[in-house]
Amino acid sequence: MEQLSTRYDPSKIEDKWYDLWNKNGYFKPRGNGKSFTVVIPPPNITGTIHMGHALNLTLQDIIIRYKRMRGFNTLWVPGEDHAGIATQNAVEKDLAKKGIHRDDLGREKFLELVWDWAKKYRARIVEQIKAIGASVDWSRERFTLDDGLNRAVKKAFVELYNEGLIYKGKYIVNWCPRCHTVLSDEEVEHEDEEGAFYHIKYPFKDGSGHVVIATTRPETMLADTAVAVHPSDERYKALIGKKVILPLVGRELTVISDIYVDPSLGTGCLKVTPAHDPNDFQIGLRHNLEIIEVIGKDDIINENGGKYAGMDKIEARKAVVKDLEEQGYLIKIEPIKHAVGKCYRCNTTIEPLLSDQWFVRTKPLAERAIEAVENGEIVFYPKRWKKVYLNWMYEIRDWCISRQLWWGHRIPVWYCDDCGATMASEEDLKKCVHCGSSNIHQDEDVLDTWFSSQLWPFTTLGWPEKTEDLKTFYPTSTLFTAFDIIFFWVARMIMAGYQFMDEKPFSHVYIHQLVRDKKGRKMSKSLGNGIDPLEVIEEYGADPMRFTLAMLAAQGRDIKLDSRFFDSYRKFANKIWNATRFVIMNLEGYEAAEIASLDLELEDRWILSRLQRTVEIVTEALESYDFNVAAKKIYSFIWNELCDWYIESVKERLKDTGKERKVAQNVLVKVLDNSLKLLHPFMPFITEELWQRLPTKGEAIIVSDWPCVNDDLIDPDAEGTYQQIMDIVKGIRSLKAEMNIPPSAKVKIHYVGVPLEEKISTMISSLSNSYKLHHEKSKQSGSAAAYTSDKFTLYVELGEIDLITELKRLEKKISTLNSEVSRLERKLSNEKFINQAPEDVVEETREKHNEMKAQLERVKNLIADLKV
RNA sequence: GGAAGCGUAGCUCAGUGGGAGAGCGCUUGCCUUACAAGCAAGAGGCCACAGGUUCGAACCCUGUCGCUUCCA
Repeated sequence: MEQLSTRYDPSKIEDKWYDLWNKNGYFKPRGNGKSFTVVIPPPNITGTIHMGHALNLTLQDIIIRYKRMRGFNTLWVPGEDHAGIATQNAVEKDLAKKGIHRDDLGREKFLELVWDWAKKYRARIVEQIKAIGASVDWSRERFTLDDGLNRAVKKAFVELYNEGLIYKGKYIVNWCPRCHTVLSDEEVEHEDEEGAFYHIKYPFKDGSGHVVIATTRPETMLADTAVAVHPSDERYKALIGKKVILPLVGRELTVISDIYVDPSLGTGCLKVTPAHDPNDFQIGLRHNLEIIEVIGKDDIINENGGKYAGMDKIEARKAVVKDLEEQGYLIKIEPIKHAVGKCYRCNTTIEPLLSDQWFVRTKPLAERAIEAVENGEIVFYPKRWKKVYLNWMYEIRDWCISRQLWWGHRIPVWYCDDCGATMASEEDLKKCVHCGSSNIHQDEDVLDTWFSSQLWPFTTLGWPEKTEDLKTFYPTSTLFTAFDIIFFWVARMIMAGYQFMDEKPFSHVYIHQLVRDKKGRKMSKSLGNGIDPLEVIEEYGADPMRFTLAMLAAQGRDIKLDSRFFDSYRKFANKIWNATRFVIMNLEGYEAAEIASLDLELEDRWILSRLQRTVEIVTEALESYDFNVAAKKIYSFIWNELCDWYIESVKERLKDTGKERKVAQNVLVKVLDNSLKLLHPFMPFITEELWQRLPTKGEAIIVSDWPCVNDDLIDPDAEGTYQQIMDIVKGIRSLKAEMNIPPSAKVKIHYVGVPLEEKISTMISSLSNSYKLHHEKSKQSGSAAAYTSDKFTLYVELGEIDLITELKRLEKKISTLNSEVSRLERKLSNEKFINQAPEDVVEETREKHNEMKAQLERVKNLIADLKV
């Protein structure tokens, strides 16, 4: 067998195993058991994989690998998202560098370029997903704009259209003047900005004075068609119905009353601009107001703006304010902070505009999606996200799905230029289905990317075809995603699942953490505070990165990531590497045997018992997505129990050649084998590498069986006795350290009391680096107590004792014991505690009190002995 | 304006109605034949603040302060 190097080097093993797993088809469904399915949240092709993806992929892979080892028929489908706006922006930006606009190329030529671009970036993302170790089934890889998805999108659109759940209409929408497309409400991000309330006089027509309105957007006054006050606002009640003259424009407006107006905001008197504010639009509908548009799609004032026509809206604001001031209409400018809508892709201020767009009627779709989450058919982890989801669902608004882009699924609707018919069709139309005219044209727009994403859980499995995959793997099991796309994606998948499949898309939704920088800020390109997973993999390895993320993935809290964390868990990887190295070095003459058939020593029974508890805790934690709990337990078992104690305990035995060595070898292999298996979902590469070097039978750890708890191996007696040995050894080490005896110096030890078993005595001397323990009738001179219990007291022979140090040491112990005893006494002297606390708690307290008191007496005696 | 989450060791965070925990960092001593990416021993905390419930609260409830986020 090849010798392992003393240091673990991830670069030598990762690619090798990934390729081998993939080549051997281990990522494909293979179990005979129940199916377990996850669909990847498809990464956006414009980006590279960032830490958020790394976390997302790691958590999915942990569960997938775990389920695979549990024997489930496991499938994880990979894919990428075409990201309409973002991708088109990116390609346009590239072209702009060469001075080219997409209109110069035309739709077809432009799309060719985007496809080339997409191909390149998809490949890059695939490499990144592989580098993280994600065990996805590449033979089922999908793209949200591939042909299958396109058929699915058309079918879905036409079905919704035919059911009256999709409609076209002229409404006020969110227009991004930079991306030149509308956005859904969810794609607008509200940011607080420094702004101002401009207080403006609107004079009454009858010359009897004026009202003062306050607005943050004075330029929109050019399109005002009313002034509104709250119906119960005493200040303005008398004004309702009066006419005012719009300054600068001269239009006559009526003062109306509407409950939307907030009397406490500004002057409590609102100018109404139905064409340029969503709330004003609603007021306009209620009062049947005229709609006048003055701002166009380029943010330029149009011909309705009179002398301001041709200015952009910023210039127009300046000009309007200047004119108002000159003409005496401007009263004051009051600085305020207010929320401004921004495009989530380019951060440009959104302009609310009237526009003819396609919408999905969401209320009917939301009904079952609400019910499913309310009745627990779909469960959110952590559960607080259920409320977030439901709150949004209860107040869901219609979804604007058309986008003025070229990159995306084109809306499958044709218009007849002769008879004016509108036709939605899954097949491309050549002729009007109504009048037969071939004078028809297809809608120029494409669909919101999320329209295709919402179909992901079933289109990835072949829908609309009735495939075997769909039958076997739908509904999927768990969706892993971040909270920021609950509305964009999760909610819509649930609605789409019920609409098109008549069944939920997944049973569990695990909402994972957001990865932030070490100061808690969001990682972003502009701040330059991102940590690139690929760089981390290069420097530390994928395994340590995955383990770090898992350790930090406590439910309900974001991750503040500091790159120095990775180093800790690289050390952990190195620890396992060396533990395995040690085992392999000691395997000469190894003969495999059933654990049950072996004559086990105390430490064997102890570690096997601890292993069972570890298996139990890790398994339970994974079942409830407590990744950090599972990771921590594996870490402490391997490091603090297996390495620090068990391996140290068997070193002596391994020096022999007899039966005891064989038993130790078998226990070592068994425990290490199980440990590697428990660790495999977290650190797939190193565990595969090491496991393959163990003399365990099996194809590969990735497809090996998950350890199960063996009750016969749980041994509380062994755990208790071994715990005592650990306490004794720690006592000796502690004494040595405080007496400034170097660990390397062998010390003499004797003890007084009940004789120890030979084996235990040997183990203690070995672990504490001391000579063989002597049993004595009484304490020998020149010694200090390292451990005392009701059975015996153990002394380290120091020759000359530093009385002061020793006294200080013992007195410190006495003081802690004292406070503990008095704390317990206080409790036990409280009648209410005795009477009202549960009996077992009282009994336990009594026992503890007696124990502590006895221990206190013993330590006091040690001081007396010392002084003699 | 509505809602949610979080305040525990220097840092990052677990945790639980009955003895304050981990990793990193820090101090001290060690290359003890798997590992110095290591071993051992330590120091360090009115568990944000104020009330309440309870025999008992860091944990449950209420309020306050601070930080973060989502929605309008």
